[in-house]
Amino acid sequence: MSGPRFEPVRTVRAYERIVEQVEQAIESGALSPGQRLPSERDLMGQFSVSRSTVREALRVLQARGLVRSRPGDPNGAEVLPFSPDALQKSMASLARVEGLSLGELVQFRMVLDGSANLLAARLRTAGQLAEMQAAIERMREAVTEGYDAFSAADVAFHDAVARASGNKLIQICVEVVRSIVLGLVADRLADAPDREALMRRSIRHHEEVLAAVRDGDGPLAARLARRTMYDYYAGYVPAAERPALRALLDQPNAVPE
Amino acid sequence: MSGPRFEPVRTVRAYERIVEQVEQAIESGALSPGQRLPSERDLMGQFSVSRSTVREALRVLQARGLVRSRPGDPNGAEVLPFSPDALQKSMASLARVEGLSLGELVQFRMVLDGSANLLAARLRTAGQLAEMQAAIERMREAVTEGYDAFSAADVAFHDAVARASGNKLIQICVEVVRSIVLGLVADRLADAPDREALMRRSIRHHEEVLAAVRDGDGPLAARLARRTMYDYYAGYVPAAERPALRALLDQPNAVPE
DNA sequence: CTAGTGCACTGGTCGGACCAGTAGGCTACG
DNA sequence: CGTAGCCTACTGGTCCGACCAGTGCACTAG
Repeated sequence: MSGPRFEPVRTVRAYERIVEQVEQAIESGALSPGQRLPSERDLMGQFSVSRSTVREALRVLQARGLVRSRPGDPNGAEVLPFSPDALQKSMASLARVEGLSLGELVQFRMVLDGSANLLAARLRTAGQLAEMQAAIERMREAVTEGYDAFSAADVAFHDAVARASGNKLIQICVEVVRSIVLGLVADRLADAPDREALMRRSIRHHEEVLAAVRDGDGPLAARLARRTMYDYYAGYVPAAERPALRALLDQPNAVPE
Repeated sequence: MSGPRFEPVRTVRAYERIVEQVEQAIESGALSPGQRLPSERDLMGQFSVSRSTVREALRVLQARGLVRSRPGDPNGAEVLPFSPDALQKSMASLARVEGLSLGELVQFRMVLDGSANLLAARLRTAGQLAEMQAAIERMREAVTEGYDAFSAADVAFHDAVARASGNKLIQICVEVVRSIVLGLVADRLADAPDREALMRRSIRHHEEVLAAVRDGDGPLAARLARRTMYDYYAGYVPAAERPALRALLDQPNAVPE
């Protein structure tokens, strides 16, 4: 005989309930970025828990990048606008724990950047095109200024493309993965002896990409973007991993070592 | 005159220092998954802080998915193997906060799945090919069993492809984004009146993709994979967003509404 | 009217206490 | 002698009360 079927109850920690409530309030828009939560001492009243519990909940919310709290603030914790920081932290930690190789990261960038260019070629606005042009201009100026300025302009170009793709997810992932890759190779790029030649070649490549985006030739833009990325980073990727990168290029046999 | 230049000191919370230390121990491999941290009462001794501070640090580590703690455990918190849970939480939260549309998510899946197939076509092993074949087999059987079984088999196929791509990052992102998409449309897919026809068509499409992967034709596999994804989800994406999805297909004009 | 000083907040940290679980040793019973 | 059961020594979860170091604002003294 089967009476009422009982299900195992899952004990839910008090601080988790608080996290849920606040999280939901933020996601539903009841709390919008810039607004402030009540102070911890107020919250302990509202939730009927101790301050320790409130604080543990706030720590979790803070770790997820949803709020920020500073001592001395006249109000409680501030609700933050979304930032990919938390995402980036998880992914950077993943990269270290899982031992993500530079090759995999670059490959992923090739995928994302290629697709972003494909979409940008078809969906870009005139203003976005101008931003890309301006970024290349800055890259040109920065050749003599040093690696940091060049890199910043380069980043601006790829960001403009990502925005033009019209897909926020692509935009965010581009940003996250790029920052990880740059963190891994920045010093090596900055110290490269043939730095200036590298920069000039990179600028030429970017111009080709831009031309394809301007002409609306998505597949070409994607192909060139992947090629640009490959040329720029392949030297830093262990030779054993390069074939996997070349698999994303369209004439893998035509690519010299 | 310029004496020694002083830099503003950034006050670092005690619990953050603890998080850093433990995080670094895990990432460096000094603590490996399955091992256990000392108990909270031990840690407060080792770090010379109060238990509250230790606990806040542990909450952060737990929120990042690095450790788990259960009451009654004879030892301290358990170090977890990496899981994309934290990543998924950040991204799911992002999807809600930023108002990521279903269109963007599906578009992202088209990008990832397409690239995964492109790579898989060139890098797959025979065993991975067999896994994909088996997954399609299960999809076929599941047509009569119901949506859940079918969906599970479908997921298995895409996972096999992602694994065959050889890129862990692609693998993880595929998993994360898919779970979000399925969460958004699962009920609608399950309740579709023409469900069985949808399933059969989907199987046919998967077979075509598999054939291309088997033959090593990466670009074809990628194109078919994107098309398969589009056909499966386009009906649930607002009409206004569909053109952006079709921009990823190769003959956008040939795609009927 | 302004410059300066407090005061009334904020979060960060501490220490101690109690509860509710669990695991494993110990005891008492068969 | 073996085992079923209890009991203790842990664990984390929660609460309380306290103190400190910042911050912002109102109020006061010049």
